[in-house]
Amino acid sequence: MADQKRLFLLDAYALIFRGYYAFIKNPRINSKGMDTSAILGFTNSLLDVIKRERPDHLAVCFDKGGSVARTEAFPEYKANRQETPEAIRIAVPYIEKILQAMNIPAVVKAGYEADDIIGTLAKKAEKEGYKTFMVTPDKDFAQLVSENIFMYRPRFGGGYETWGIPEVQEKFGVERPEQVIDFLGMMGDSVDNIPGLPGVGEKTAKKFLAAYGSMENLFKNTHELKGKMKEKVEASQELGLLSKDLATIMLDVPVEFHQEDFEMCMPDIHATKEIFNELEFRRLTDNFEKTFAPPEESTQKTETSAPVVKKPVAKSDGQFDLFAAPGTGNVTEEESSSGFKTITNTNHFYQHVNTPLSRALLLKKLLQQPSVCFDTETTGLKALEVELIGIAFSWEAGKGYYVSFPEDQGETRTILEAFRPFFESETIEKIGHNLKYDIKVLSNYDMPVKGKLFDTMIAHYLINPDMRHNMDILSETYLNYQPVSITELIGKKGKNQLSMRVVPVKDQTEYAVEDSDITLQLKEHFTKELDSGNVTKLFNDVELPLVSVLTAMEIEGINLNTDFLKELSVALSDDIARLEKNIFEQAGEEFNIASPKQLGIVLFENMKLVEKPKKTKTGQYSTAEDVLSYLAKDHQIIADILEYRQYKKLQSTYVDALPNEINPKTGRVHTVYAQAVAATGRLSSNNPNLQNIPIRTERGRQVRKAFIPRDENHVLLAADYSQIELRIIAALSEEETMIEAFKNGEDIHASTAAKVFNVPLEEVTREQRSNAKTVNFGIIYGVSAFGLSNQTDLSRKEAKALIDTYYETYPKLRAYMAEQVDFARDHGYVETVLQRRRYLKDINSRNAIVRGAAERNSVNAPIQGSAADIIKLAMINIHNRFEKENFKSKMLLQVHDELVFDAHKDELETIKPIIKEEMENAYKMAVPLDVEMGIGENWLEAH
DNA sequence: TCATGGTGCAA
DNA sequence: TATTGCACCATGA
Repeated sequence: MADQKRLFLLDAYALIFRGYYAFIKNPRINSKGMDTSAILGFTNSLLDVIKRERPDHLAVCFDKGGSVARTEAFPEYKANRQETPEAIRIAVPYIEKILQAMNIPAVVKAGYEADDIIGTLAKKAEKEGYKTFMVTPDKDFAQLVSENIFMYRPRFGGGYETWGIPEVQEKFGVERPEQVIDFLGMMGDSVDNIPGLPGVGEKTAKKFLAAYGSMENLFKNTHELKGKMKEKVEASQELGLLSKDLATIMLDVPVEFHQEDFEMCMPDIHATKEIFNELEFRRLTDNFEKTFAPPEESTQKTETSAPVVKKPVAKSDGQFDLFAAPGTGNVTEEESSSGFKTITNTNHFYQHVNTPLSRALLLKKLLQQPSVCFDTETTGLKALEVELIGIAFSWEAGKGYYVSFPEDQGETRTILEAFRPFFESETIEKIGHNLKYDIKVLSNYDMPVKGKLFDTMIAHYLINPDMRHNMDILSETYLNYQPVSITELIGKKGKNQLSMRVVPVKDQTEYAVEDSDITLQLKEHFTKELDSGNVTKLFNDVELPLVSVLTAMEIEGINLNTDFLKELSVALSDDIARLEKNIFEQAGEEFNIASPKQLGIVLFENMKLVEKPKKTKTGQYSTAEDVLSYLAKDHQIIADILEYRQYKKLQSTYVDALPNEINPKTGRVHTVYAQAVAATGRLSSNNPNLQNIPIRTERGRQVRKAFIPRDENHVLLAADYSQIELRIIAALSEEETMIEAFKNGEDIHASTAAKVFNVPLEEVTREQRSNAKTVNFGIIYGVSAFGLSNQTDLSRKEAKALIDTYYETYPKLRAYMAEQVDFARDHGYVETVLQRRRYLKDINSRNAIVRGAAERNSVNAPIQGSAADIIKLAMINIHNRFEKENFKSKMLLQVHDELVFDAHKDELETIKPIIKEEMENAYKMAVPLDVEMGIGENWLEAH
């Protein structure tokens, strides 16, 4: 069994306490007067375990907020535990930091004790064929010991002892480890304030167990006892059983054992040592290095002798050495003897460039490259408002240059101008991370970026859309290298945040070129991964061309009628004030209506409007719209609150907020599209979000009147796909009935209603159509009977019947959905019409809730994602045609199935057919796509 | 100051 | 116990 995988689970608090008390006679105090005993004690144990055992899987488990279940059962549980010593309280955050730096997972679950977490994980790991070692001094864990679960118990005076079944049998005098629970229940535990049986200590408990085997059996046979003991035991049966319950480690904590999460990996040596340094742990640091540093590193004695080395910039101010870079500068990937993959950045060469001569030399080199990575440094985050501070360039791993710019914007333009041949080169590929940002910054200086692009953020988004795509994280994942964080340079955001301008140019160089260098190296990884994910074509033909389209749309912005919004705001304020007065009168008190907490108390405690109010997951009263709207017809105050809320929402989120988003330079609103956020392939919009402007209510819809054409020569044109998602599901499922309905141009919801309610099309009632519409949408999302009945007036039973009839009407649709789920199970992912993938790691989860969500995703993602694919294709084609024809009209917004244009009046009749044609023919399917267009003096009219 | 929960807007 | 998002407000560490 030598190759059986081993999991080590550390009981954090138990080890921390133990460490602390080990030093109690001469506590460790560092030069700042801080008691570091607990931290040192714990960290020693941790390193010890790693060094001795070299576990392949390891985690540290913490308590959080005590055990809800036990405290509920017995309020006195752990009540007489003395207050946590100061040294231990301050230790925990440090220990968390250390674990983070060492890449060791910390497991916590509010309301559960570490015992329960460890127990649950150990049992789960056992099922996966692991041997688990519970690292803890706490003997209570003995109850969990089995053939594959052991206690790994630190011995006083050093060393460890492993408790398996024989050891437990011997120590507790039991046959089976589970009997340890009876043992503990009988003798109690003063530390945890578990009462136990009065008068029963270790000896008696052992005796009882030997004789009766369990507490229950003891109680059945009390007639065999005698004297005082008989009386006592008989009188305290309830107490005994409660004690047994308290001593039982729970095995149903909602934690998952995903092997990969618990895998030991290389610590961030640099970060770990920094923390140890701060705490002044010298011996520990040595110990740590011996444990982790690969042998060749520890003998080489570089500056920090760690696998991740950050050296100062080589010759960053000697601009005349520009191309005399030492040939040693390189980044190598190697398998160290410890088996950890590390990147050793031995001697990178990053150079600052700030003279005309060096810039000329750099440009000459740039123009010789087939492909170059660049990254801009700026004064802020809003690409269209910031100034350029520097640009880093790199084309060879471990090497790069940083061109800095002065504050004078005229000079900046002049310097930048020299690089025009590079940026405008059609043949040099431009690599970057979130290139849209850099291209927008350069556009502030009228510097276009041409040629093929390679965006590592988008590449990774296609490789795995569910993950995060920060460069820092990607670097750590793919290069095992932790880059200098921007926070290290300029601090956390807030009023104390520095501008990049005041960072020494040497540090700017280091930071900026490193980012560019990393991005360049990521490209190599991603080129391969795009291929293995079969998304290279999607990347090259859709996502990368889209970067330029979105850039243009964002730069364009949209015009806003602020005067109109001001009036709207005043009108809303009036109504809000009136409603607020009414609400306070009806409630008989004043309170903050916007506070769900206060509102809940007023409605459900003070006014007692409902018998059993619905609660949220945190135990507050729910005051959500779908809850309150049931009550609105019986209680005027509820109706008023809902109206109040609606107006407040409109005012704060739209009417008052939008004018603040106007760019002072252009006078227009420039949203930012996120191309790598939505897991399905959709875009998202922010700062401001222009994809959720109200339309459903009359009052909300008014906000759309504020979006107006550029000037009197333009109108707004809105073009939207009609029912694109239903058309896609019809086409993909090859459901003839539905396809025919679309081909015949029928109203799909009415058509569905006619079929499921079995009435002629012309006799479909409003209600029937509405219910059919809800089901049509629900199908796309994977609705349940419960969900449908919540959304409609139908009962659960009626909802179920409706869904059943729906599937009978469209049998192939149901088959298609099942196919998607099967595909996901087999392949671990689903894909869209353009082979965009979404991985569904939970599709085979044992947890039915988690699995259900993954199953719904396997149906929904291809539909939502295919719709996203199609409109992206249309956008690219429209943009290209507009460019080619040099139209004054511009595409401004995308709202998932809708495109909005500033249409020049003279071009209107030319562009209308172009837009319609490109949208409807973007992707051919068995179902025709239909686009509706409208024109108006504002966005509302354009619909 | 920041993270989180509750709420609500869109497709 | 319906998919994907973003933003506002209140709240408490």
